[in-house]
Amino acid sequence: MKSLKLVKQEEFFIKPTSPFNFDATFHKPAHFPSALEIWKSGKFWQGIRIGEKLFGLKIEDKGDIDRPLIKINVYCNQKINKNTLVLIQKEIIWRYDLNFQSKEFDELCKKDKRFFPVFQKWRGMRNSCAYELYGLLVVGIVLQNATVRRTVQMMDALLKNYGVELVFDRQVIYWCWQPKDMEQVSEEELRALKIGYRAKFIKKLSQDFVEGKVDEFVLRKMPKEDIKKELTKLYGVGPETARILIAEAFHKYDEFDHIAPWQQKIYSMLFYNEPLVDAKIIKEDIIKRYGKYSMLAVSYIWEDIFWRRKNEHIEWLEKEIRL
DNA sequence: CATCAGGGCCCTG
DNA sequence: CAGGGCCCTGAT
Repeated sequence: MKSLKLVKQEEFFIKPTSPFNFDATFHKPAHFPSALEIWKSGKFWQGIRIGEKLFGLKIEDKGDIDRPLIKINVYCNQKINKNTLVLIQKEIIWRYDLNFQSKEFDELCKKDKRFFPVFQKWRGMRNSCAYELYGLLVVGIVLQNATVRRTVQMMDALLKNYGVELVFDRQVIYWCWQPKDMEQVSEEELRALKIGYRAKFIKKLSQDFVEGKVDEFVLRKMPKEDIKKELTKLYGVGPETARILIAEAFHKYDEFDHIAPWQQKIYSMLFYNEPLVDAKIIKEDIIKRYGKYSMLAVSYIWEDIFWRRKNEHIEWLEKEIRL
């Protein structure tokens, strides 16, 4: 495995739109734990790739909900040019949706008596994704048809073999390989990492990226339905994986078409306090209530229960999570 | 020990 | 468009 020692080169600040909640945006307790990022209250470490070059980022909360400000330290093994620095800044703004205009959504929250306390508690949370599109697709693939533990095993095995270790600011994290790195790797070699039939998905997916069949930056400018169409064309990407990407990487907050069976059970308890409500009913109720902010609103309620899980035992949830 | 479903997707009929 | 098969793992 490749390992890079990076030293601090630059720092800059970004002012997110207000209100902005740092911890709720940078840490998603509902996500599986990965070696790709480290979060501590008010601090976050991750890698980022611009072109061929890898950087380490330390992102810190330097403001508050109503006067948000974040500081970014950039680590690298050589000097960074201005242009690259601008690209890094743009990427951070995109990936954490730092320019989101929340006025409409805030109004919507106020009208929802039942969940207003939840929206209030996490006010300023954004749907976000630390990774580039390819990286999130790989994550999406190892999530498929697997329990959390197995997902973690598969992701760790992949990172250990093909990822890059980044050492900076007394932290060690990993970052994803590039699509072209998979060209020399055979399906059999991937299967030896016990990722099963997903080996084929990763091979084909990487090939599609190498051939330029997907361009993250083009997709970002497309309407939701087109993004979905393009993503679903990729071998191994179906409705659920596309939904994750659209909500988290493309910040389309109205996306609420697909409910996986395990999510249906959790939604049923959260919204109806019943073990199993028809998925169609859940969908209709949510869309009626939250409209074009359906996915964002549900994220607040969804993440809230996982934040709570950190400190309290929630019996019905433990049953559904299945480690 | 064997069997089975799981935080989907592809392919077939 | 419904249903079988897929990799592996832990639960039963």
